[in-house]
Amino acid sequence: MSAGDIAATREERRPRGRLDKRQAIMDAGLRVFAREGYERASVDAIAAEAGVAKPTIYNHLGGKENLFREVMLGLARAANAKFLAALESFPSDPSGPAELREQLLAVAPRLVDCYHEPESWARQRLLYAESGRFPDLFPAVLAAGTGQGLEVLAGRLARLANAGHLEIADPVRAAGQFLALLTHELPGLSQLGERPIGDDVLAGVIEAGIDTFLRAFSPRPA
Amino acid sequence: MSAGDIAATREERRPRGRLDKRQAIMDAGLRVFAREGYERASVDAIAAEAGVAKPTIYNHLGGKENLFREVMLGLARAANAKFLAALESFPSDPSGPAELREQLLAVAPRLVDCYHEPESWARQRLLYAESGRFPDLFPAVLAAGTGQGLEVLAGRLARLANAGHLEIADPVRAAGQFLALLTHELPGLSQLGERPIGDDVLAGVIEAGIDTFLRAFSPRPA
Amino acid sequence: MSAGDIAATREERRPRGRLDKRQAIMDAGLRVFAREGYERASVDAIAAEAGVAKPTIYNHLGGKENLFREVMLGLARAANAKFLAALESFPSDPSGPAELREQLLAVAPRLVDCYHEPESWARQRLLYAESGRFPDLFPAVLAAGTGQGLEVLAGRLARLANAGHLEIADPVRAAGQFLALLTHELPGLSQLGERPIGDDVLAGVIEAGIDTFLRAFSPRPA
Amino acid sequence: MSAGDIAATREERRPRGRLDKRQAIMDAGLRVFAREGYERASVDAIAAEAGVAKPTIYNHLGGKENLFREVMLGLARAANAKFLAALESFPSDPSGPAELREQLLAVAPRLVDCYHEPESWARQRLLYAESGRFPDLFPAVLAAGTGQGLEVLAGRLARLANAGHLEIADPVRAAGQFLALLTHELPGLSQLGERPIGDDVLAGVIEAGIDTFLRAFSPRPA
DNA sequence: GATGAATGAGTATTCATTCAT
DNA sequence: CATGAATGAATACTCATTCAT
Repeated sequence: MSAGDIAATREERRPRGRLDKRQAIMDAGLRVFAREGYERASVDAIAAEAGVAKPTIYNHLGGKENLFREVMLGLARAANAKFLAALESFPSDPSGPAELREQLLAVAPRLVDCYHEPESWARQRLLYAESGRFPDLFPAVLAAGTGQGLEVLAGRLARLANAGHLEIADPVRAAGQFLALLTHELPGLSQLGERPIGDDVLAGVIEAGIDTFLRAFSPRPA
Repeated sequence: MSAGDIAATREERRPRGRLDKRQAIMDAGLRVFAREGYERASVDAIAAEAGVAKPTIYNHLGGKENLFREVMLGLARAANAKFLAALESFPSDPSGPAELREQLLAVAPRLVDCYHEPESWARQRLLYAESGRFPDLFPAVLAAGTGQGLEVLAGRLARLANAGHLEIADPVRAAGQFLALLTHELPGLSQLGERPIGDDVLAGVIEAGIDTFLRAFSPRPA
Repeated sequence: MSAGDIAATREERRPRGRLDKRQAIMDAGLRVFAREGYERASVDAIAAEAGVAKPTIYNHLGGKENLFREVMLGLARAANAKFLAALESFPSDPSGPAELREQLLAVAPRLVDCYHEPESWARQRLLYAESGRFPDLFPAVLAAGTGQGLEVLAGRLARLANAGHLEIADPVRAAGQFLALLTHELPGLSQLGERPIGDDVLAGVIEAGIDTFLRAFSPRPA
Repeated sequence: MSAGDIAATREERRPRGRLDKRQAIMDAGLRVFAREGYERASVDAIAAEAGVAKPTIYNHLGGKENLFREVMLGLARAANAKFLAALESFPSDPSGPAELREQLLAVAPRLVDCYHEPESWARQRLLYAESGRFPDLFPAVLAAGTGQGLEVLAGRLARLANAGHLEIADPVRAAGQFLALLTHELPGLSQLGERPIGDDVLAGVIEAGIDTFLRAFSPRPA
């Protein structure tokens, strides 16, 4: 989707086949990179999985390094889009603390899901793995991905603070703490995404995170 | 000591004796793995950096895979030791909330340092990068490393709760949240360890984390 | 033919086209295997002798083991063809014992030559050397090579027996004995193919073998 | 045995352990060489199988090449001894053709056994395999082994010819033909020693060989 | 534009041999 | 004398990349 759109804006009048191939290559690249890591992923394997010949990858994407960058940016954009979509209807002017908690309990699983889907683990792991070799990747992925979401979330929290529902000094930092409270157990529980987490376990983690957050940021009686 | 001296007298004439080649190899392995990642790290490079011949690596450690495992477990053990050392004198029976905050402000930088030193970044990144290829690594490293520290920290928090200084339902989870609040900004601020973080910035992060933690877990007035 | 010409025109400019690289590799493989044995033969040496790059060998033949198998089967097929060709015009209905002897003296050197040419020694020695490592090789080479020839020869001897020129109970066994009588001295005389055998010596061996065979299998007077 | 004797003549007054080790190494060498071939046989494996440290092999036998030569010569000598022992009581002045045939039928299996025991196959295969690398090996093994036996057998046949039991022009050649008739099917039947041959099959081969030999070399009626 | 074929560079691993003890 | 430890050299194989079609 997102990668398709991006390509479309660049080459709108191209025959359909070209775009399909580019997208097929990027999809295959993601799968193979996620499965094998950057170094172990062979261009041969990606070409086979994409159903194209090897030189086609070089024609379309210029080589392994650039393909990797494109794949990572695609992942970041997709993750950001999903994160923003999850935030879309949050918050909707809660009447009091109980309703705020309800709204947090409703939105949090969708946010957590952004960190727990396979693409997120792949992005995270490849980012950790290859930041040394691709020093520009981390900032770029942050800018195209999680970074934006964090700021939008900060805005929503600020809105709640302005309405008197929360007491927040630094909304961006609070947003980060909120996400940290929601997600900090995920790596351990899922073994970096290699095992599913039981729904009840996940719900418990989320509820505990929200409660800690609310205890910390609810307005204090004077 | 004596072994070191003996080796030294031997080294003067011919650098072939056995010495602590094993340790030299593991040190070099850590450096090269951290710098290049597992796949890109060549046994040649490790041998060169350790100052030994390549077969010596195979004699002592059996091959690249096992060397990697040993390096990672070594990192985990060292990190655990450092973490436990940081916790040693915490808490020391605070008289009230202000002193508790002081003690937290004192211990937190030492804990955060465990997550921000180069070895920790290397361990983290290699773990993320290679958990697919070494599925047993993540649990093993957790067991030998951070996992223990977390439980010990939980015990300390439980002690504070028993003394009435904190209100904690699930100490292990609270310990995780505490560490998450302290460390969640580190990856972004340091670009996964590739840039130093200013002391003041770090202090701000730590203080914010502690304050959020205290607001969330301080006993409420009845 | 035409392919050869085309390739030639290409070769003039750049030796990279595909041509009969496969055949060149197999020829070089035979030479190097024969010279060095399977283990000592290095793929590097074969590639150099074939005038191709090493990976080309892997592209065309999949690896050292398979190349060896192909070389051996090629040798077996070629030897079989030569053996059958030698037998083609034997026997041609001899009028009596003297003419039968003439015909045997005529065909025998061509048969013996099948056992004394360099390719035969190479095949034999590699087969003996590597039958442990390639247990399926001996039966395969036998089936594609000498085995067939033996049966055809047996048929020709049976024809002579039917015509009353020989007295043969078991033609296949008699064929084997015939070949054994012709060839049993070859390994010793030629030091397993490493030295030429004088023509007169060879002729003596052949004549002695034929005479023994004829004395054993000529019809007895009632 | 034989190898032990030889060593004894060289180092009669050495302590027993030294000879034992040398013999253990040679035994292990034979096993490993036979199993793996010369190139694939590692000195490590031989040392392990002999229960000694690697340098001990170099002390006692000077290296892999020389060990191989010694092993091969030992095999040849042992084979020769066995062959001569088999011939010891042959022939014992037969009264007529029938008794001659009996005596041949009695001695032939013992001779054939010399070609069909595992050590013989090992010797044969290693000789074929490594004659290129050890050009002096084939003549040396022949001289120490089969060559002698052939000449002795020739003498026995000559004795029979002198007594009028056989008609032999060239005894050495006849001896070779005799052995060839007895053994030519062994490689095919046993797949170069990798499969056992049924007793009945072997008896049939032997009988057929003897009968052909006798038909060829029995005195003709004038 | 897509491809089959080819390649130069680089990988982990093993081996025969030799010191120093 | 026997050994544990070390090494230089060599091996099979793989990969990202690029021609020529």
